[in-house]
Amino acid sequence: MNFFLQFGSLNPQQQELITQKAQLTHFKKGDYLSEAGKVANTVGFILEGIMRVCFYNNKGEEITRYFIDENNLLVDLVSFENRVPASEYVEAVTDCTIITFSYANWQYLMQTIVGFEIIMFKITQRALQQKIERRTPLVSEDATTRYLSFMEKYPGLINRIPLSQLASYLGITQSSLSRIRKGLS
Amino acid sequence: MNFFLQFGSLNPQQQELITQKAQLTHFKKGDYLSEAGKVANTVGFILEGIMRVCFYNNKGEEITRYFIDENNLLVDLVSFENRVPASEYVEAVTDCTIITFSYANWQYLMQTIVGFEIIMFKITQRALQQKIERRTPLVSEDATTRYLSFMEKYPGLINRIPLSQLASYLGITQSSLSRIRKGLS
DNA sequence: ATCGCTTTTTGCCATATGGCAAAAGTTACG
DNA sequence: CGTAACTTTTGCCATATGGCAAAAAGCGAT
Repeated sequence: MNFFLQFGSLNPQQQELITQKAQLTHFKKGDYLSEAGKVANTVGFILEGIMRVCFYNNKGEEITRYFIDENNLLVDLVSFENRVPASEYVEAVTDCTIITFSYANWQYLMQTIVGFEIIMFKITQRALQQKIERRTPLVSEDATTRYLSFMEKYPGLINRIPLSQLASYLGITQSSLSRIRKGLS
Repeated sequence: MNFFLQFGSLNPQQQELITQKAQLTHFKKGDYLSEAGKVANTVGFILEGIMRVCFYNNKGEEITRYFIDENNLLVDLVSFENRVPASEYVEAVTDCTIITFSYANWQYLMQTIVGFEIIMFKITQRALQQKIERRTPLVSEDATTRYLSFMEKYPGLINRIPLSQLASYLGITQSSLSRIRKGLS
């Protein structure tokens, strides 16, 4: 609940209603919040843990598009809002504690709680802002630079993410990443 | 005006008002719609021509983030909406014909014309949609693949863009791009 | 501790791309 | 036309990263 209160005020009744519709879920490492090919049916907020958005390229390699960590909105927006199949997976990188809302409950809250839309607008805006700050690594940079700027953009994540997933995010192989790390230390 | 009518209906008065507030502008190749460090003060729609969003990295190299072509919304949204200095340049790649609105006129239209916000919402949504489709080239792909998928995502642009700008978008040097082209033909 | 499983590191060689500089091709303009 | 300015192609060699496979390290369950 504190999560929502950062963005606006809610009276006790409203808070109660949200709590009723919310569901506290635990995800094990490797679980999916939503999957490519299926319509994303939940929106979530990460309380604890790291998730990632990934897909399979035409060589069958698993590519990480980006990571999402604590206190962030977790949703395949296009799929969830437009009710179309997702093109990506949203997967737990570590064990996670997440608040989730089903699409139906979400709609209900939007329509019922005055001001909820504004709160959501702010939350979405922050998510967007962060997405811009955390832009995808630039193809024009070399691998070491991409690694260093990952550390700036996602402080503290470096030691919580498997090398293979980070490598696919940075667009290099696991071995190269290992060597880059070595070179930096 | 046809541009707006694609997204919703407007009565003659409303159309007249929009026309009054709009300005038809010609940009010469190399002109800027907005510049890094300044607050973006106009929103535009490209009628004819190509523009691009670019910035200078820490080596002083000019990097193209993406291109924008005919019938698309042209605005540094974060800067324009939040009135904060832009971090990127929006520059004409070719001579362009553009409809522009100043921030003030834009606000005025939003507040005055009932339904204008909805039209804008649709336009923005389409812009977002296209931005997703036209995602930044993937670091995990090799240069040839990135070149080929550029051609898919921006059909018809390949021959209208200087090699150097396309190369910086693809994250390779001009020479490499030239060699890739040669290799494909 | 020990075993089995996963993750990370390393070695060796192949290859894509970069860096630099010159040549060739294009375009604009007097 | 003819020249200058820009854009694209090419050559040569250096280097970052990939591919593959094996070794090493970490980690959880018994």
